[in-house]
Amino acid sequence: MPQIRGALRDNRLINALPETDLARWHGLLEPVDLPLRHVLHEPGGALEHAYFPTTAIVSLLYVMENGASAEIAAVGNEGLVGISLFMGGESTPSRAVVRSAGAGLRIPAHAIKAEFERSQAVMQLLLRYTQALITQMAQTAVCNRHHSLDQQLCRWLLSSLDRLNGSELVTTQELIANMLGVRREGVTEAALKLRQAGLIRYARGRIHILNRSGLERRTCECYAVVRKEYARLLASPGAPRHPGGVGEAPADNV
Amino acid sequence: MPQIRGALRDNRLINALPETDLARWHGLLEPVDLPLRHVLHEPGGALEHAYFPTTAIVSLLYVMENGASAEIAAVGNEGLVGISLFMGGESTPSRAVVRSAGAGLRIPAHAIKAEFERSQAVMQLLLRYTQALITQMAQTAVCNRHHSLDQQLCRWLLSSLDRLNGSELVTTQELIANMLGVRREGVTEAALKLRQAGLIRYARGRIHILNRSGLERRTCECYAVVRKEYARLLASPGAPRHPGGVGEAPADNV
DNA sequence: GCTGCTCTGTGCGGTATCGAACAAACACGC
DNA sequence: GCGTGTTTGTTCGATACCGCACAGAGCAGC
Repeated sequence: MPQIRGALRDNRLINALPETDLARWHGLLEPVDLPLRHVLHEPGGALEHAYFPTTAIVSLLYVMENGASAEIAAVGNEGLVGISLFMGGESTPSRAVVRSAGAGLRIPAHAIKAEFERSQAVMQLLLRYTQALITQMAQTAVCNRHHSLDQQLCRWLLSSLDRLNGSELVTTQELIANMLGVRREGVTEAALKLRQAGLIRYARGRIHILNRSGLERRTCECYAVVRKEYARLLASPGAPRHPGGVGEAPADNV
Repeated sequence: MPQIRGALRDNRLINALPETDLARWHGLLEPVDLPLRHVLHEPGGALEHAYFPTTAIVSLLYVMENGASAEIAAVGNEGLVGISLFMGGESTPSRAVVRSAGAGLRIPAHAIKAEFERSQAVMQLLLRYTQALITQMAQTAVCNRHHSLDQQLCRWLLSSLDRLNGSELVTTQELIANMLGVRREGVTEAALKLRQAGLIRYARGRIHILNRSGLERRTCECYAVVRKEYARLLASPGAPRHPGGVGEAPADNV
């Protein structure tokens, strides 16, 4: 299965596995399509698989009793969805939704648990990733408290861009508003400012980033803090099998 | 050392250890005094110990470039400070400060790492606790986004009360404001409302909770969600050595 | 080419929180 | 008993975001 072989390398966590473990995972992983808005798990629901996005981006979000919601972290090809499987809780109060359509790989719940217990390398890798995820969540919490919607939109766009190949995002302002936990109109206003500044252009569910460093200048420190911590925690020891470190900044797309 | 023996049981995580592990930990743990405002670790700083609060409460908070701060989670006798030691990152971007004076136990960084790797039971316990902590952080993030200062103050008071013996908190409104990430004046106004409603009384750094269930009625859902998840994840399997489950609600203090 | 739907833009009053300045009450040391 | 610093209370204008209502613009199907 050469196409799965290729896909395996497209998730950086899997790509960072030692060859011996990787060989075993071959038989366990299964490619999956992850269409926009697809729900991987509901709050409290038992997970049947852990998901490793390759080209998709998944949003971990909390939905409140009154329907209000907020994204607490995003997972792209640098991570996995389903840490509660090896952390021991089996479920979490969060919801996992695909926020950018694409592909991924999945592994049965029992398999990832077994692999976690079996291999020190797997365990260390997954725990380090979990710590990176924790940083992301914590930074989101302070960002929600202290930074403006304008800054947060920039952060959100950048965090998407980092996990994608091109410079086009396929999402509506409505969905972005759900994830930032604000009104749709607020996102419209913030997006207008960015368009006027020549940093992005967009229409009906398609956003093109025109000037990445312009966004970086406008966003809050949160973006850089999380990025740096991901780079620190997930830097591959030894030569990377795939070009490009985990925390490396893509080139500007002007 | 009978007094340490007693103190060991006062941290519920340690209390939940199997006897065989507990026996080994005896020689590793050392009692420490944790005065108000004492800093256990700074952002990015390497930890030399992990701390298990017994009567103290520790706040994990993020401080931003401009000095603004926000608590992302609290740790009392149900947990430990220093998860990055066994998660593999060695440090975190957060700061740990004592928010309620008291005592605790500490164990050298290398020792907790060794114990984590040596005993399955220790590992599972610590990972489950980490997942509970993750829930707390995520809930804080959404709470920061969606709920009023009034509600958040109630949540903060309740989360303190759960980790204390009596019904008195020793903290200033200024410190509470730092942790909630709001202005001190905002805390004053919210506290006045609670006092007028007869739920608390206070003066110069001492707050007495008079009506616990009144606070529970005023706070947001976040408090209950976190509490429930702690109970679910940290429920001791088998009979508890110490009376009182981890997630159990203390009686009302009216 | 019309209809219907989705997505984006705009206007308006309401409100929670901010930032700053200042006053009052209390605790402590001398 | 007197100053000094800490803690809490009050006021006021500014502002970021909310909730709601509605208008226009693009796309899809028939």
